[in-house]
Amino acid sequence: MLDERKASILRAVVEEYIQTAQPVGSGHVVNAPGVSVSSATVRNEMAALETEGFLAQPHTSAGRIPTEKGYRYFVDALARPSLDRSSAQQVRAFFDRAHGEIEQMLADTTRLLTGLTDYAAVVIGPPHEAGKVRSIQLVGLTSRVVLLVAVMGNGGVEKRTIDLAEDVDDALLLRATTHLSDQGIGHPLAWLATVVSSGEATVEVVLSRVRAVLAAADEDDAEQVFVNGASRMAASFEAVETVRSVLTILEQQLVVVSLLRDVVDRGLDVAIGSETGMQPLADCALVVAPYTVDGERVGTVGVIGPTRMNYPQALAAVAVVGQRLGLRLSEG
Amino acid sequence: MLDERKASILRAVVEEYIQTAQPVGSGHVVNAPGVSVSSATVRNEMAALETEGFLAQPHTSAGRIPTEKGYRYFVDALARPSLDRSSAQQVRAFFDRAHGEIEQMLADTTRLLTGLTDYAAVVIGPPHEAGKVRSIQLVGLTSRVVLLVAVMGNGGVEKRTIDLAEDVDDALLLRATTHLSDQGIGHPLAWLATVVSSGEATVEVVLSRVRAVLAAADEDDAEQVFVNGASRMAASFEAVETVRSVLTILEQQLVVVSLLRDVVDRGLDVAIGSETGMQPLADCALVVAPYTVDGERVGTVGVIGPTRMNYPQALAAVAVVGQRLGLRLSEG
DNA sequence: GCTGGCACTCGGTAGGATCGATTGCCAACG
DNA sequence: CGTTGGCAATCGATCCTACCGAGTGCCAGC
Repeated sequence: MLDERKASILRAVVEEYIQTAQPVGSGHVVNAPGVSVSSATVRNEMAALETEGFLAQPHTSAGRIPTEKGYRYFVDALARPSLDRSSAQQVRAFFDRAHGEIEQMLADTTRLLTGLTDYAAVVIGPPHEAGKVRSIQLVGLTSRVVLLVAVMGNGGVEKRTIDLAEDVDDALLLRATTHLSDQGIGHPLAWLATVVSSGEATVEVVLSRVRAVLAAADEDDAEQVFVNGASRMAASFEAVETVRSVLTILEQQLVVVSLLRDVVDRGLDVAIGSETGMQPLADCALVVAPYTVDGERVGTVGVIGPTRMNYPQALAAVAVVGQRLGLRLSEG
Repeated sequence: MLDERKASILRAVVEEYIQTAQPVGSGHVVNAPGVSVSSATVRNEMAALETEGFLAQPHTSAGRIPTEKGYRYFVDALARPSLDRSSAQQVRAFFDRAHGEIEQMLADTTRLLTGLTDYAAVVIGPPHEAGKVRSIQLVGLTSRVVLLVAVMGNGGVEKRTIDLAEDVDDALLLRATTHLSDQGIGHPLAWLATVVSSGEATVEVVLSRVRAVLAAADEDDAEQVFVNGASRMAASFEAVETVRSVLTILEQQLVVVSLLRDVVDRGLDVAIGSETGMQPLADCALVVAPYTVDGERVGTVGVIGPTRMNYPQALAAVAVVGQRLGLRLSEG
């Protein structure tokens, strides 16, 4: 698509702009590797790159900055690099001593990513529903209100408060629990919504409420979302308005989930500016990687930063963390 | 402390500055209620208020802005107002249809507060430990790893992953669970760490690990913190640097918890600027209210905004929401 | 096709004038 | 003696102008 020299010039411009946030002039490019021509020639090439849409000029007498298309070419041409030694070590150490609740670990993973990249990090946890029920139980809270507690295979706990319209005693709850356990263990939670039942009329009253609650909850099959490093994000932009609009996105967990899912579904590992599909993220780039447990994609990790982000570092960090996280979760 | 007229002038300055964010000149104060003197007299009084430390001048030929001391006087002199009708209605409606998991409700409460005040909102949930264990159970995840699941009286669920160094079978877990239930139900979780035991050697192996994990977890008796509305907060400031440093605070849950606790412990419902004790919050004010369940203070709600926040509205909203939340949690 | 040279463009900075909001002070008034 | 109107002084904000310099586009020559 671009000849060797143009590609080198584009790369030089992108790299310098990422570092300095200043428009890059032809004079700064002449010393870049792969560019052994005069600044006049560079100027000609840069003008060509501009008409082709890879570069833009803030104003006539300024240097060039990359367009989204320019970043895109840069990222596509980028050999997916591996993480530098010390960061790789940091990731390994993190997952070696990672322990405890899965939620805690996922939250800590966002902190790891923020630390590695200096951008806001997002981790989407595996949906609990995906796992098989390992244990299920009804616990009375008051005489009328019970809590359905289900432990899933991956260590996640699902719970639902259920307001039975009438008083129930512990013996009844115990019988209902037995039915739930007998018919539910080993199956996904959603499965129970349609299946579980009992011959006993009194128990059936309880179970019908359970089915209703499970069916309702299934609609908003809540993934767990963990976001961190919003303050780093704020440091990347100079306009408060930009910070505010990005924060608004980050605060809406459902939006974040669909955003990342969308990018992954398109087979991308980077989404730049308008490629995110969200107008408030016009100045942002996403770097994402799905992670797999037992060969199945169950979640996503990613970072959100400015379009002029350090793509090599971010790509490497996200890839490695995603991979390691998958491994860690696979081993239970 | 201040005579009637000075107080009126101070109040007028604070109120106008809160609205406009512009230094307030003597000319703007003359029409305020309680001030029926000429601007010259107001100038004299304002000069006095400045030497007394209630007002400050950004520069010689500008109007006055309130100092922290000025805000403090304003807040102390403020009759604690009640919430306007439509907001009160909104709060009532929210808690009437609030249902489901306690975490979800607390998270939604932050959204309610953000909506009412347009500032960032914080809700600190009741510590699970405080409740009595309603149900406790060990669930095997792998042959060696088990999950301790405890349902507390308030509907909260505590869980701990426990890596037993050796394989255990379900029968053993069941026996251990029976011991835990028999000795633990009705007591706080921490109580179990010291007490629970068994005559059987094999069961004791499991229980000793349980005790260890419970004791360790007790150290960081994790309150649940819910934060929302960071984007509103960002809209309140014009310097990115300020936004960034406030975000940094909001991201550290432990800091937020101790911050609010500290303010409540000092018996305050408002902390202004340096009163927060955190340098990055120099331009912020906190409005907090503890809430009680069964007469006991178990948590706190609050908002974080700029020092020039709408104190009457924020105080009213936080007070009402705190009170209603307490009631709602009391009824289980 | 590449290069050095050159006129040109235009944002950014600095200096200077002006404007307007606001002050402090003072003399006068009730 | 507190209050008031008047008034000169202050100083940030705004606007204008000049100027500088980084950078460009173009062209003639190699």
